Amino acid sequence: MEYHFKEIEAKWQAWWRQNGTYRTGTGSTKPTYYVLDMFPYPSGAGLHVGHPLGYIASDIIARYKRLKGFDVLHPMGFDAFGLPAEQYAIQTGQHPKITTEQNIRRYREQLDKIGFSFDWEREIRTCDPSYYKWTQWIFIQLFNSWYNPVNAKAEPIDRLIRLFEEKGYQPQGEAFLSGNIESELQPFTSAEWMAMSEKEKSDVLLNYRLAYLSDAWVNWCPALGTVLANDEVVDGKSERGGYPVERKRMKQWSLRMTAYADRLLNDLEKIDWSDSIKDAQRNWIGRSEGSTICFHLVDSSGNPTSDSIEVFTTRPDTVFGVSFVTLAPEHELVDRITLPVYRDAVAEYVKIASNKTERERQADVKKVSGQFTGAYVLHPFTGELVPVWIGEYVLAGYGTGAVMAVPAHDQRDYLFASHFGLPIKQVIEGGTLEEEAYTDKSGRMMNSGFLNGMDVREAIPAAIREIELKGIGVGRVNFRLRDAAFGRQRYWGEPIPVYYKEGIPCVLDESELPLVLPDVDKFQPTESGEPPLARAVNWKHEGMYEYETTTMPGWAGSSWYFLRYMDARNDNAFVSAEALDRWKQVDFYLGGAEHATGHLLYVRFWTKFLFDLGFIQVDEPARKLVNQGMIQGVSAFVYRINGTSRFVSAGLRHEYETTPLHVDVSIAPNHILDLERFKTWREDLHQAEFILEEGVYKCGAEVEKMSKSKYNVVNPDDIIDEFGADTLRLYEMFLGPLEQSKPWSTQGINGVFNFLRRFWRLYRVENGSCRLSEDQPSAAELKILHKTIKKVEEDVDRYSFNTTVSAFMICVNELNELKCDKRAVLEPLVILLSPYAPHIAEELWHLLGHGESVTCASFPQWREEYLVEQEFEYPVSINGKVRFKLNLSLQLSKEEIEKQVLDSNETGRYLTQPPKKIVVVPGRIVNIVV
RNA sequence: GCGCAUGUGGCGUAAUUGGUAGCCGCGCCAGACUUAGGAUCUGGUGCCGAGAGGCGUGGGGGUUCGAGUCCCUCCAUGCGCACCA
Repeated sequence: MEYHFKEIEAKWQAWWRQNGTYRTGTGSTKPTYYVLDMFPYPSGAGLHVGHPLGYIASDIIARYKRLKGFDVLHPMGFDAFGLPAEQYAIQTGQHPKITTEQNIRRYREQLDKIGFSFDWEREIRTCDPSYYKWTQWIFIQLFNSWYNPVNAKAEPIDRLIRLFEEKGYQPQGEAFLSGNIESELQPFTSAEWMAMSEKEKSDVLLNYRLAYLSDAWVNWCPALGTVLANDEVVDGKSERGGYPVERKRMKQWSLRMTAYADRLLNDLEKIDWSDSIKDAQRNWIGRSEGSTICFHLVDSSGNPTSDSIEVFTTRPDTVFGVSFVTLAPEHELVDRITLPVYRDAVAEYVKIASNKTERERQADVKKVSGQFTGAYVLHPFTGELVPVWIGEYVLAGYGTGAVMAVPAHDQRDYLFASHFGLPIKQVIEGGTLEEEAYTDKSGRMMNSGFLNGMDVREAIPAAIREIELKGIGVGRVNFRLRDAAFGRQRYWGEPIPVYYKEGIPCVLDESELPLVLPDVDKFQPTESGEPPLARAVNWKHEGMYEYETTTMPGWAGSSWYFLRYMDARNDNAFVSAEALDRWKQVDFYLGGAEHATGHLLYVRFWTKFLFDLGFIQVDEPARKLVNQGMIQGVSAFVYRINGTSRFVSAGLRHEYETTPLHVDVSIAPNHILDLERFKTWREDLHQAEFILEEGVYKCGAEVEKMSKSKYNVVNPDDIIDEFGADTLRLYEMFLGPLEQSKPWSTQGINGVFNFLRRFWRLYRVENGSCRLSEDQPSAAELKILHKTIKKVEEDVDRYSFNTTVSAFMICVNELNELKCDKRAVLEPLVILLSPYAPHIAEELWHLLGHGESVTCASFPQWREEYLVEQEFEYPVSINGKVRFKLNLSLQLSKEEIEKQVLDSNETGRYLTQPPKKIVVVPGRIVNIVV
């Protein structure tokens, strides 16, 4: 009987659904294994062939682990809040809830066709109130917590309040501060604390809360009308949509992720993630060690004042080379210190700088700009007067927003000094300084007072010691990582569970959750520029207090979803203690590398926070992470001759002035354009004429990201229709190593399809059963089986699925050659194949007479004794060159092999002198060195 | 500029991790069979060469009896970060 994939796949997909085959066990005593995919955002375009790549790989692992006796948690859900649904809503008035619902239904249909073993009873959607209730709950925990640097963990804010009540706050007790706290706190005593108003207390506490409201510089995207996090800005443009982004100061909810910078960095060592992801995170966190130094400002007669500028430097050793100090244009001291003569020029410079978008600033990187303020500071060691400048190259958000400029040993300072004719003072021997700064961290100190004669490596700690001794600064670690902006001026997101009572932000009580997203009449911002939620009518806490109108960012819901799957239907807790105890953390996490500095950092942050408060037992979300490569699309192009409706074939296009145009890959099979379909493809192409080459129109090809706008999307449904889901699954795995990006191509898919047909034929299906022999298999047959079992097992352990598919093909070829029809060989083979091609395996398993799903089978054990070769053909090489081959027993010892090689007739033909040395690798090779 | 990957036949790739480079699949060539197919089967297929043989894993150098694999160096491509003091 033929292999009818359509019937088989429909039949078993229905059967699995009816029988709840993939429901995760609860009371089982089996060991557990948690396999997680990054859940998709359900976009309107549907799944393309790139999406399932990772899902197939993780499904193989999940099914394999089940066969190996594990209780496997393998859930799926939808990251359902997000911009595209909202943009669509703004354009059409369609509620994003409805579009999202439709898209999810479509995704689900597509996923079901591929035969995944997801436990859909645990499905979660981030936009579901029963889910975001707990996202809001976690926000409340963040608001009610601070980071205690003494214990290096988050603690309830009540504990800090008690400390204030008992001891007040002294600046020396810096221990209370954490992260990049922006405002300088004034010290207060416990009595002063008690005397503060509620509002004053609230303001102080906001400096400590892990979710806090502050005036902050944000990435503002006018086109989207919202604030974006740093990882959502790419090249000065929004990640979604590519709109320009500018800097803006706003009242803004943020999460104090910087408090966790150290742990996020150090704990990378204890997780099994790829080097590239870890490096990207290290880079993003950007730890650098150095020290702060205070420079006192002087008055008009040159006497020191109480005002000072604090700088951060990683090169305190070069402090004697300081020839000016530069402030960021946004620095708070700029107004205060600028001399009247320079006021206009400085105001002008600050205005130009602040009006620039992020993108313009980046484009101007090479251009030096700056302005003198007229102010001077005292050099803390030499007492010399040092001019104070402002310059765009100094960033307000990093360090202290001020730098000490050492032109001789820092390239940016060098360019600045050269441009404005400021002195360049060498303090380290070496380098010429004629062309560029000498920035090596080695060499002997000169012109540097107490540091003279030291090497740079000694000078750095020595300088910090002296700076601390003089009380003008402290050794400090700085991070590039910023706190995460958490409010979005959008509708389609989780409402932030905060209301304002006399200007004081208050969080809702747990019992009041979820704070459900209210309906609004329109989805754009209000006329006064308020977020869309400001349109909600009668939406007030206790009928009187205004709610926060920004919503949470897209990454909020995905920062803890892995926990919710453990206990997805719990109404009383975000996850129960029993479920946590059972599953603990993700054993295998699979997803795209593009989330390296976004989702993958946020989810680690939230996990650590929940761990600190004792809600969970692990402080990392996933033990093992694998990034699947992207499947790119191969776009097809036609070339329109400028100003005409004539199109020229790719090979001839250089003879004309042309404009390339994306054309849908479906009307250009094998990159040969279907002229008739092209003409009807779009209205404006009816009149198209063509210049052909070799009788056809050849399209240009380019590998690009698969996307609707590039007309290069390949839908998995089409492949399934033609070849079946099992072929799709095997083919996607066969395409190449999982982690490698590759362009989609169906070249060779029929090789995989033919393999499945050959596999099917092996089982001799007739009239509803397999006509197999019950005889004992031969040694050769057993060897093929056990070799395959071993290979499949080894490959899955190193996520090498493409080689496994090859191993299956070899196995079938060899069994075919032997005309093997032994049940004892063919039955275990079905189990082996079932993770890869579950439908055909399930069908055969039942045809072999089993009533239960193949999922309930156990993975066969390979046995060494079937694999051992008694004889081995040894290539014998002389000086590395293979000369002859000898059949020798593998049982022989190294010495015996050597002896037999030398005694063989063959050696005489090649050896004219006694060998110097013989190298034997048993089972491999013999090499004779002469 | 810094960091991380990756370079192997016409193509996708493999190589037991230092041991006969090119498994498996696509494509191609030749043949068989046939109710002419997107079918099945057999043989062949890295390059040069009629052949013996020679050359071959981005280039160059090194270590080793032996290198796709290890070391140095250069080149190319992809990704990430980037005025971070």
